[in-house]
Amino acid sequence: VRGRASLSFDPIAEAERQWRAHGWSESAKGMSAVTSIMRAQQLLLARADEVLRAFELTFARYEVLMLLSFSRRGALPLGKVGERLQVNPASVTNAIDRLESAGLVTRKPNPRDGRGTLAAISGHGRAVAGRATEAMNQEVFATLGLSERQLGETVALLRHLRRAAGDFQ
Amino acid sequence: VRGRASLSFDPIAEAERQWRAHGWSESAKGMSAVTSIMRAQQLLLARADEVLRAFELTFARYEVLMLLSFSRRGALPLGKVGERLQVNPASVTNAIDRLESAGLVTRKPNPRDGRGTLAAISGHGRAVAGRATEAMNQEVFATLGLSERQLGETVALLRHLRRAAGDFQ
DNA sequence: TAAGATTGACTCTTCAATCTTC
DNA sequence: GAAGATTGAAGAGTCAATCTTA
Repeated sequence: VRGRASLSFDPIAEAERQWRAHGWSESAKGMSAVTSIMRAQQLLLARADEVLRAFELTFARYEVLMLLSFSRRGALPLGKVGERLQVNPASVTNAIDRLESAGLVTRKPNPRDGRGTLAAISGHGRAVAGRATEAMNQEVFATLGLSERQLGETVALLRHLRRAAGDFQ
Repeated sequence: VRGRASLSFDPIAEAERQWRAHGWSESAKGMSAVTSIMRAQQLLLARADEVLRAFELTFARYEVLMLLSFSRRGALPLGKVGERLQVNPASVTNAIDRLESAGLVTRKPNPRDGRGTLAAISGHGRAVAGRATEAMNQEVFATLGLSERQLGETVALLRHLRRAAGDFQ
């Protein structure tokens, strides 16, 4: 959790006002949007990590675990994991190291490529993923304070932004 | 930058489909929204840090510098900085350390509180902040790929989310 | 030569402990 | 004792270099 005290005003509205006051009106809304996304991410990540601490997971490792659990064979090449989650090869190695130490995942040589490694989710991994998801659904995903319609609009707007930034397609 | 390759499909839409297939429809849109925010933040942070590298700044330090430049006296207690940017005391210390090493900021004892320290922006700091903002406006804030109206909607939706999460008020 | 994965160095963030001053 | 700030240790991310296999 980054910082505790709740402010009595919206710091982003204040920053946008400053931006306009300095003659940067053309980029004021963009600045405001970027800062809003950064800040929302901080808050959500802190909340997610708090919920996941009980399962000795971080959000990054939770994402890996869910990706493996959704995969057809319960196993994926490490490179695929990085591609799907858009994380560094080094980060994938680190995440899989931790998950393996915790017994949630095992490494196997890739039978289709002698250079490659597969990460395979274990029975214990599936059990933990299930319980962690239950907690995440209840304490994070279903309690964001926005209506279903608002959530849909947020997703659609950010999809445009992500596509413009080259995230997919 | 986290991961390079662009996917041929939207991984978040895929995750939402999986969520519904597993009977978690009530939290599917929330999961989708949270993941969208996380991902958008990754992309934007990578882009911002890339632009700011030319000024030997990170986005975190850029935020500190702008906050100081907007302050009435060009100086703020470190605690205030942390409160406004919602970052840890330790992170503030680290950011100010770096900015001070770069000659963009100086530390002063707080005349109103013997325990406290003020961070004051230097002339060089103001110059760098100005050039960095010019670059950020052109290469990030004004080129997000969303219309002014869409940016406004994004800001409003995330403001609701941030307020519900206790960010302000 | 290129791709998959790992390692080490560096950065940033958080937490707990500490020091000084209120 | 509590608040402002700093320090050191641990977690996680990026980057560059390396090793193995295709």
